[in-house]
Amino acid sequence: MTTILVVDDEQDMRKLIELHLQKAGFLVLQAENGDDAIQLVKTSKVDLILLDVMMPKKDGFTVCKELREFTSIPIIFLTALDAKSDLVKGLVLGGDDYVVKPFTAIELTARIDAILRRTGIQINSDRITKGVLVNDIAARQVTSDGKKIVLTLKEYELIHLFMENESKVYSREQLLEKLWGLDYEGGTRTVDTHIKTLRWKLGAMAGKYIETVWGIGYRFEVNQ
Amino acid sequence: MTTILVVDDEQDMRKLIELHLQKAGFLVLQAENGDDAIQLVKTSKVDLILLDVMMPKKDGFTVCKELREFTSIPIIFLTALDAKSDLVKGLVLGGDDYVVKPFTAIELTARIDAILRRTGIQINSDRITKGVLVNDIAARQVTSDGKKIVLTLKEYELIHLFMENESKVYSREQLLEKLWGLDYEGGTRTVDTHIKTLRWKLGAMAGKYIETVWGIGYRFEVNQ
DNA sequence: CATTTCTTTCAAACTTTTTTCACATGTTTT
DNA sequence: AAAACATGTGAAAAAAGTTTGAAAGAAATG
Repeated sequence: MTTILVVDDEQDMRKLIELHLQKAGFLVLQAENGDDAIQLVKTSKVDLILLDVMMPKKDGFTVCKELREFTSIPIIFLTALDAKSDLVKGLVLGGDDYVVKPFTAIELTARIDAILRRTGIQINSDRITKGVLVNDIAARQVTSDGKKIVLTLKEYELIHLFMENESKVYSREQLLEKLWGLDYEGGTRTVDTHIKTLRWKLGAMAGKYIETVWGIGYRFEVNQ
Repeated sequence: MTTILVVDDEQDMRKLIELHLQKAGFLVLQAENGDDAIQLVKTSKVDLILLDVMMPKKDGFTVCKELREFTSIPIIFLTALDAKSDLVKGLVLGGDDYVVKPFTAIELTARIDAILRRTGIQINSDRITKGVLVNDIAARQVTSDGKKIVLTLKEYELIHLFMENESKVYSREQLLEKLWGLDYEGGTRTVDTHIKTLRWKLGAMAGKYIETVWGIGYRFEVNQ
């Protein structure tokens, strides 16, 4: 299901858009300011963002800039400014677009459909979220607190198994059997080395999610 | 670990349910109204929802309807209405269930277990519950009164054996043979030291479950 | 086929757990 | 009540398991 995040300081506007989008079959999340929006994008599955330009605390363009530091989710600006304004033109880059207020429901969904078609691929991917970690399964891409983590094959398979089976303890032998296959001949210390690298790559926070179970193996758990 | 979201406008009721569920080994999230609940479900891992029907802002049925637009997480309604009421009957659909207030802790956990079994997911990793102690076997994790107890290998194996065999008396020699193996060479007083640490870690209440049987060995028993 | 990236091995440093031991405390027997 | 025996406890030694950095070996890439 496609998730759209609506960012606008006016509740009525958010509610109105939500109504339209839900009728059009989208899942809708809301945020009333830029910071909440950024937090939501980091912790939830969001496929597209509708971003109001004129907001009191932080304007839409600034929010966009901050979002672009860690994600390439398509953004559609909602603006009362003239569509031909240089300001809008200048800032609407990449796969993004804009809609001028007031707009009709048809106009809005048309833009959304266009942009989703254009960006096409990665939209309908399932995700597993555990704490600050998000695992985009189709993309085989993990982010920690919004930051992309570049993982090798074995590292990804490890974190994926862990995220699918939170709390469960795996011995080194079990991990080797599950991820390397029954015919693996090497030593069990290989697992340790991958765990080491994984913890380092996941960063100070998420690295701690991988716990050592002394004398047994490892367990993935988000501290509650 | 299985996460249950409790949605109720009364804090006391939420607290009470939380207490019971933690004792039963669940992880508990709370929301005091429907919108917060929906937000939580969207952003956190929730395996089951306990949803109060009578709430001031938005009643439970409406919340359920909204939840059902994007998730199929099982819902158990908490209601003061008569179980035979058409309203309840009509609205409790699919895999859902209801519990009539006031309800006992046993009634509640029975419904939860039933629904988790019914929906079948691997949520229910096996557990042994004895008094305030819950042993999550797959996670090799014991909680005492809802609090995590960090145990070493031998300590866990000891408490696990005891919880699987309540009331049975084990001599030090038997424990050494079962947990250390037939080839163990050391002295039997090692067991005493582990029992000491275990009692201490389990806390004032659960520590007393491990009884000394004079001249014989030890026994695990919840009674008294 | 040279280069880069990923995986595995290894051993020393380090951390945690397990065991031992000596004495304190408690229970039973004489 | 004293002696004999069994368990409780804290500290320290011994053992076991883990982390880590470096480097060799494999595999993928262009």
